Amino acid sequence: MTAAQSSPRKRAGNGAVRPIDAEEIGLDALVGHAGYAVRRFQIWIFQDFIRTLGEVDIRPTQYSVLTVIGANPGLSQMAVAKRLGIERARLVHLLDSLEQRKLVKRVKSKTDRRSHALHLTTQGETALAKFKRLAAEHERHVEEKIGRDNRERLLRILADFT
Amino acid sequence: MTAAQSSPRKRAGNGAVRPIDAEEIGLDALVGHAGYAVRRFQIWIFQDFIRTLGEVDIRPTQYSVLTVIGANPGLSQMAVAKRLGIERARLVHLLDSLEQRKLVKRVKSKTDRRSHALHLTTQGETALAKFKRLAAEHERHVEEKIGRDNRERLLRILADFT
DNA sequence: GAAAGATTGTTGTTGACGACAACAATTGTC
DNA sequence: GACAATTGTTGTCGTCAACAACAATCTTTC
Repeated sequence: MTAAQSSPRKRAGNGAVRPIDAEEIGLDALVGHAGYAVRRFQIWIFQDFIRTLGEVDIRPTQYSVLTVIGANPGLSQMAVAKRLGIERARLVHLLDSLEQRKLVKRVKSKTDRRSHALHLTTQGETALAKFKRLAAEHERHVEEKIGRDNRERLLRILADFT
Repeated sequence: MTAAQSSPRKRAGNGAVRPIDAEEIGLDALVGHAGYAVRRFQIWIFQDFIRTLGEVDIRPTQYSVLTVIGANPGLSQMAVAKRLGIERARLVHLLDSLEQRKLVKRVKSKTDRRSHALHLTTQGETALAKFKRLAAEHERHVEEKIGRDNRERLLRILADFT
């Protein structure tokens, strides 16, 4: 219907590959899809996050888990998993790793002997403080990339997904 | 510095897990991170895309490859991979699958015997037309989810990442 | 024009991640 | 007390990004 129909670059009948000047390849219908842009952006963000927090070896998912536990000590694994949209099966491994690194501890609950109460260790709290500083630095990179008000617009638009 | 510091819900000293009323768990610093919202949103989008194009069994990455080839017949695998930000190693498997389904064909290039010129089959072209209709339907779901102007704002903000 | 270097497609490995299924221990319900 | 539901755990499967290595084939350089 719209201009998305596009025109094939060059009906190269039977495979005549002309060098194709670098980056002028049409995306056609893709430019109208929010998902495509969001995906590429998300990849960029994660790469920058991983690089910026590289010195402390913390990935986005780990950071989100630590942050939530830090702000809500005593949560069960189910509660954390549900809140962050992580499979509880996956959270098990994440916590195994974080517990090995002495950042988190699983305390056996006495009110419900099935569940664990999650807490940061003392070491975990000071570490998280540093992670947050680095994460803030990462966030500044995002600002530089898309612009200050665009970042805030974005946060407002996607507020329901947090 | 800001209000992001948050206050721990309840110093539950030694693991007293109080039921925690459903979804009122604080995200603390996470709410200020664009990456978190973008990630959750991207997961939602992909799930809807996969569900909406479920009847034709086409996933987002496959759709992007088909679209680019359709709009630029004769491209090499390198060109497609670079344009879409896909590893060329990964594109190999994607094309294997699409070629098995008779949607795409690899034509040996005569100007550069290392590379393949990628084309849609006739079947591939009619199939892609249907995929595009379904993808447009998916896009309407996005509109319903975040609102019409928010979607357009989003596309504008992230235009550089396409 | 031959040697050295770069590119293209391919194969394989690794690790993070989402989605499921199954299970034991425990709790809640009737 | 029997039966269903929940919690943490283990395991499998498929997608995906990131590398590394390789053979075949250009391209550069002397």
